[in-house]
Amino acid sequence: MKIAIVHHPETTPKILAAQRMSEKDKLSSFTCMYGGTGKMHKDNPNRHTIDILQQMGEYYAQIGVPWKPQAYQKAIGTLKKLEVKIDCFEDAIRLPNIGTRIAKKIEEICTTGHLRTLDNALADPTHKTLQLFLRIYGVGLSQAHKWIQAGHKSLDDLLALPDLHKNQRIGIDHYDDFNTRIPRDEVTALGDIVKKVAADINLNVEAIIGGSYRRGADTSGDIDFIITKRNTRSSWDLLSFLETLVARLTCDGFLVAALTVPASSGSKWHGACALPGNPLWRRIDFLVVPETEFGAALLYFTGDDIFNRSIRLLASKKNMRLNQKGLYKDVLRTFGREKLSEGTLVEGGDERKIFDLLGVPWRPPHERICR
DNA sequence: CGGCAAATACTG
DNA sequence: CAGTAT
DNA sequence: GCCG
Repeated sequence: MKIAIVHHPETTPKILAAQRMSEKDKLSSFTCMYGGTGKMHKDNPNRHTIDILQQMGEYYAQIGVPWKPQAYQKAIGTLKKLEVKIDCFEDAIRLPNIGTRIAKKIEEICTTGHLRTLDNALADPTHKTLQLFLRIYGVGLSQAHKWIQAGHKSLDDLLALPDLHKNQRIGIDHYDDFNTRIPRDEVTALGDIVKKVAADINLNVEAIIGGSYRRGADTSGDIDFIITKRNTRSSWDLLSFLETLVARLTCDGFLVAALTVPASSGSKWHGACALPGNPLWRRIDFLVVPETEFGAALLYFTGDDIFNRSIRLLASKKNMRLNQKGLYKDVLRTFGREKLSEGTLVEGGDERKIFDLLGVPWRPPHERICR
């Protein structure tokens, strides 16, 4: 079913073009006001166009071009809401978030079946290597480029390097593991193990799995735990618990590697875990937050990123500010939108109240899938 | 032409 | 500090 | 890349 149509009964190109005129003054154009379930994929007539544009956007993201990936994402968002196929420049250009460049590409995709810019990019062997290296945990654009510059082409090339960082070696050793999606049932099973140990250590602790799992996804890239404890006002109050939890789970053989451990005032632990009897290593993160920040942390770590960006932008337009600790009001910014004051905290503990205070209708996690 | 979200925290 | 990750 |  076409969820978007529930929110936007008028989705013909003509009407969307008309909507573009009124978008600027109204906050109602923020995607976080509507959300989405990301479940209207299969029967979209623009499915092929979307797929190609998606790859184009990903390509730009991979080579580190700023903003273009977001622009592609927005254009794709527009196409996803349509129930009619757009196959020419004239129709495409009328749509919101689609300008001359992408409109031309849409026409090319529909007339030739593919996009030469993308074909050329993907045919480049250097880019293939880049994609390979970027999927290594602990490797970003900078490092990947350096290695390519040095002539490295395979993971084996990298393993022979003497100055490989510890985490990068783990990332390569478990390259396939970390790049394998985790079935929802396994996330649940892994999560249950953590929750049981957590409860055993302290009954006042609440541990919930955020990220795509909380949004209802049937597979996840990793397991994101957000952990809080009653009557805590600083993450410092939870550090000893986190250390105990990690120690116990490591001792049990559940945690198999530590990638990032919290500093003295820290709140996050990143590593890997494995289900007993399952050889695959899974990426798992623990974030401890005080009860006073739980709602904001939950909001942030539930995402998705598009939803987060949208709701944060909405906050800033209302002279507020939203981060993983809370919602702040009376934030002063320059005309260039540079931040002058932090503002005062209005809510951090309750996810629903943050929605309320922002004037955003409550969206359960599975309706925050905006990509 | 400038804005496009934002902050924290880790590694080396 | 730059780079990376969330 | 798109938008105002």
